[in-house]
Amino acid sequence: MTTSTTPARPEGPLADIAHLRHTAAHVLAYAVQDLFPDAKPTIGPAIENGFYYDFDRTEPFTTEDLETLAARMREIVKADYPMTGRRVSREEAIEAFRDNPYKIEIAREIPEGDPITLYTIGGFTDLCRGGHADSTGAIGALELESVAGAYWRGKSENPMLQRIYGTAFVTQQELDDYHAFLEEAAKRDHRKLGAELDLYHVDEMAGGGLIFWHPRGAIMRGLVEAFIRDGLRERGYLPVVTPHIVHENLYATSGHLENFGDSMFGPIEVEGQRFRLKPMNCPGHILIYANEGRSYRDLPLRYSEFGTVYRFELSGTLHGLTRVRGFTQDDAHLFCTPEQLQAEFEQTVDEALRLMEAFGFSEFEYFLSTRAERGATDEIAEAAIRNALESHNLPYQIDDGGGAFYGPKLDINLRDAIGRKWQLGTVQVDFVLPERFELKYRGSDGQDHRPVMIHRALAGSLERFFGVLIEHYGGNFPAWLAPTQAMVVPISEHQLDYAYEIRGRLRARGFRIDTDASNEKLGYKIRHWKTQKLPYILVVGKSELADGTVNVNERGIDEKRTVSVDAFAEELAARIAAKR
RNA sequence: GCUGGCGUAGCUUAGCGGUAAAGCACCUCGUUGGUAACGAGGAGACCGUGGGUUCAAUCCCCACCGCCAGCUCCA
Repeated sequence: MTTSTTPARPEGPLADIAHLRHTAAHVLAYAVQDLFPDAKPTIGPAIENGFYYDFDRTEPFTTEDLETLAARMREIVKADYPMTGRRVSREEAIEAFRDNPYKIEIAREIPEGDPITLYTIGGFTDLCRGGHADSTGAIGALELESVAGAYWRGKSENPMLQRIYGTAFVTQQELDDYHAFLEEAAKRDHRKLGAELDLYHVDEMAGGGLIFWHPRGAIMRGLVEAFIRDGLRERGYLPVVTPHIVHENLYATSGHLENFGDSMFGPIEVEGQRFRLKPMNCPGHILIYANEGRSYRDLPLRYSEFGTVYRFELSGTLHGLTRVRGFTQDDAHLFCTPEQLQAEFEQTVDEALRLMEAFGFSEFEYFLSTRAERGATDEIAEAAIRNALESHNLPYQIDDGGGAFYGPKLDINLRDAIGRKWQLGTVQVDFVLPERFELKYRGSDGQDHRPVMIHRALAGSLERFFGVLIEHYGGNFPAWLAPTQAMVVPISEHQLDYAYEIRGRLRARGFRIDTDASNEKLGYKIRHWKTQKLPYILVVGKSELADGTVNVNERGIDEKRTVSVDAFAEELAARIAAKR
């Protein structure tokens, strides 16, 4: 269950499957040319799980159109047209596509000296740099998936094109596997499980992107918070709590208004003063730092807060728990001397790994995002990040210009149980905000110095992290996280008092236990609690009552065991301690 | 925000120009059952909201709201 195949990451050479899918995109464009001659093809690349092709056409493509197109595509595949390329001059290319401004634009922009090539299958020729299968017959299985709007070149001021998504594989078996993967992903969808397991909801009356945590979800969130808090305490972080709404001035000083005003909720005016919902916790933590004089002897100073922030996200982008308008970060800001920067940064990376491993994640990717306009301090900050990664032997990729407005950052991505990537934690080095707020500390030399800040959120947003956990575990939460760890189920009402007694004994030991007092047959109750994915169901009938035992029905295990209540308590305690 | 699709009971869905049907969940009664659905009965829907067309709208048209898939954005 937790180790299904991941067609998203084929074992074979990635380039081959990309070539195949790119060829499939040509086949799609060929079919569109035949069936919808008014549509102008633009671009059609291979993507992670398939391909797409963007067309300019007034009439939208319908679901029926997709079926017709797919049928035509299969004919083209069957005909096994060879893919032939030829190099042409820029003028020839422009002439060949004189009715297609998009292709002309591409042809014009190809750098001088680079080859300009046309590729042909059967009766369809496309301007394309190449990278194809030898012939259309190489496509063993294909299908069209959906239509969506997409801006030409991804710019919202450009005309909107119609993008047709599809996928293609060498064999039908691979396509079947891909479907199985999608089905598995759908089963794990946190929006579906969130409702089924009664964890949270989003309410139309309250607005999109705002999460209502139900008791079961809130219990889990509390456990996650407690785990994180324990780690922070051990590492010398100090808790702080800051307001959700403050004078706009604070964000003017920090630069957030100027840099991210579009993503902030608008001002709230009272008594002629403008307030803003907080979009980030850092300015608040800075005020605490700046509230008194600091000495180098105080540093590093590490302030942590489960800080709830509000950011305006476009309605169309909201998505369950993973893309919201109000969320709580496991945030912390470290104020340190430049000499301490390296060690502090490394320490946050250690903590990130401890966190992710506790939740059963084992595959990580690291992205170093640099700042577009780099100054001398950015060099120092980048070096600190690189050194931290290299000293931990962590390979990383570089995202040029993807950094925060105040400095470069390290993003930690992970893969879940079925191989999907998620972006969670981030650690950022900041020389800018200390400058803007004129932060200082008295050095051993008696002079004032500027501290460096590290911003870090390891789970990121608790909402998002919770969404990822739901999908990662598929709702089968380990006992230490499960909102209800065991349900005591009497076979008949003659054992109900005994069931309550067991519940009381286990609750007294701190476990999260309930009793099913419903008037249903055993099979019904078992089924019900299985679908609720409880780690343990404790069945008690005549013989258990007589012996003072419980019959343990453990999630994922067919064999049942009859053990004493104390033995079960020991087992559960051990499992919780091991975070299983 | 943009493109397309979709909004019927708590959930999943059927239906259709004449104010609605089923399964699950829920409640009641019977039943006291040994590991993934016991039986019977009951209650539950202004068919997303507002306009329009029509003798008549859940159904057709328009707008808005929400959801879904993308795009864009993502400190």
